[in-house]
Parts: sequence; C-alpha cells; structure tokens
Amino acid sequence: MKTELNLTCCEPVGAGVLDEASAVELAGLFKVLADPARLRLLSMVASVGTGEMCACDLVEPSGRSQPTVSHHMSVLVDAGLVTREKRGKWAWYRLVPERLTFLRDVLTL
Amino acid sequence: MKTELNLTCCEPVGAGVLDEASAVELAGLFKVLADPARLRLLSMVASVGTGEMCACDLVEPSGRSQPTVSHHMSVLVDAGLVTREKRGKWAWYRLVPERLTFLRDVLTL
DNA sequence: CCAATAGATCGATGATTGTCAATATGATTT
DNA sequence: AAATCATATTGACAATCATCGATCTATTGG
Repeated sequence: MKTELNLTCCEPVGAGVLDEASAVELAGLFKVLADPARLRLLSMVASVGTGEMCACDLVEPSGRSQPTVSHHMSVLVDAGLVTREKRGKWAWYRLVPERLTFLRDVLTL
Repeated sequence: MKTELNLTCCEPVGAGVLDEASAVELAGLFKVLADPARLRLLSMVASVGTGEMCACDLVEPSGRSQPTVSHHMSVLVDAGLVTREKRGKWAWYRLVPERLTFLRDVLTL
C-alpha cells in the first residue's frame, strides 16, 4: 500500500489555515501514532540503549502476534519514523529522530 | 461517548517503554489529530487573530456539513484541545495551547 | 539439499469512524 | 407565541483498520 508520505509539507498549525492537501498528509502521519501498539513499538525502538532494536525482541513484550508486529513496523517505516535494516535472518530497527522533530514543529504555535 | 481523556499521563516516547494503558490514552489523543477535517478546524481556531472563533465561520471554509463540523468540534473539545463557550445562539471556540505543548513534549526524546 | 528459523504477506473478520440527511434543542426576534 | 436562526443529536451507511491464523520467502546450519 505504501502511501508515500511527503516530508516537505506543513507549516505549524498556528501559522495559518491548513489547506486540504496538507491536512490529509499530516493526518496520515498522526494516524500512524494513533494506535497503542505502534506507540509502544516506537517507544521500544526509541528508548533502546544501543540505538537499534531487533524485531525478534519486539513481539513478546508488545503482546501482539508476529504478523501484527511486522505490519505495524512496516507502517512506522513507511511513515519515516524508523528505518529497517535486514541483516541475516533478523530485522533491525532504528529511530529517525528528525521525523519526530518534524511532528513536534507542526504542533508549534 | 466522551472518552474522558486523562491529562496526567505519559513520559516522552524516548524515556522508556510505554505501558499499555498510557499507550491507549496517548493513541486516543493522536487519533483526534489523525483526521484532515479536524486538523483544518484546529488550525483555523489556532490561527485566528482574536483568539476565538465562531462555529458559524467554520462550516463553509471546512467544506463539511454543519453536523460534521459540530461533531468534530466536540471531539476536539473532549480531547481538551479547544474550549467551547456558548454565547447566545453562537458557539465560540478557543485553543488550549497547553494541550498542544503536552503533545509536543511527548514527542521529545 | 534439508530442516529450522525469522520475518513478510495474504485473506478474513470484527470494530471503529467520518459523513450527511433529518430532526431536535435552545436562543433571539418580531 | 410563532417564526427564525445557530448548533447539537440521532440514525444509517460506507470505508478504514487492527488483528490473527495460515502461508510464503529467505537465510542459516547440518
């Protein structure tokens, strides 16, 4: 599906009225955060000491099935919030801090 | 419906793994922002010069029907992002900046 | 090669939700 | 009190999506 999220859009919400196109794009990004499972997965990747997290260590603590976790991680990757690198049998995820910063900036007045 | 959103929860996402309850609560808040119509309505209220905005001035520019706008504004009010004050026949909305700040802080590492 | 393992994809399903037309509520005006 | 106006509520429907079991793909080790 891969909705190809744009990185360039969107003034802060207090900077003027959002046009429909930007609103759709931004809403799509917030939609990614609008799920408990994804928020938990994101926080796991964000707070791991080594900077990267193996998919194998996400399934059990998340309390979701393996296919569900895989699905959510794909959504996070497509949204640009994390990167996935496959090494051997394992998939390693890293946070993309700039993407969080971008979202923070949108919520500025 | 009024999901009674809590104001007290949630460390920054990078501060540790979110527990399920906090994740549900936070996701509920992001869900409010995960809709183009609501984002536009919020940006209209956020960027009005006088600080308050009449519901009557939201319907036509939002491109949605009056019931739909009323619905979305209720969602924004319930989420604590705006306040509603009824004066006479009109409903006036004001941004709650602290609520946006709260969300910004959650996205901090 | 073969078995085992990690992860991705597919298909189905139940729940949620954005939307509007119709109607209700409540305030103002004549 | 009747008519009008702004907004809220209700009911219904289509679309989206989180979830899981089953299966597929790819990599490793024997």
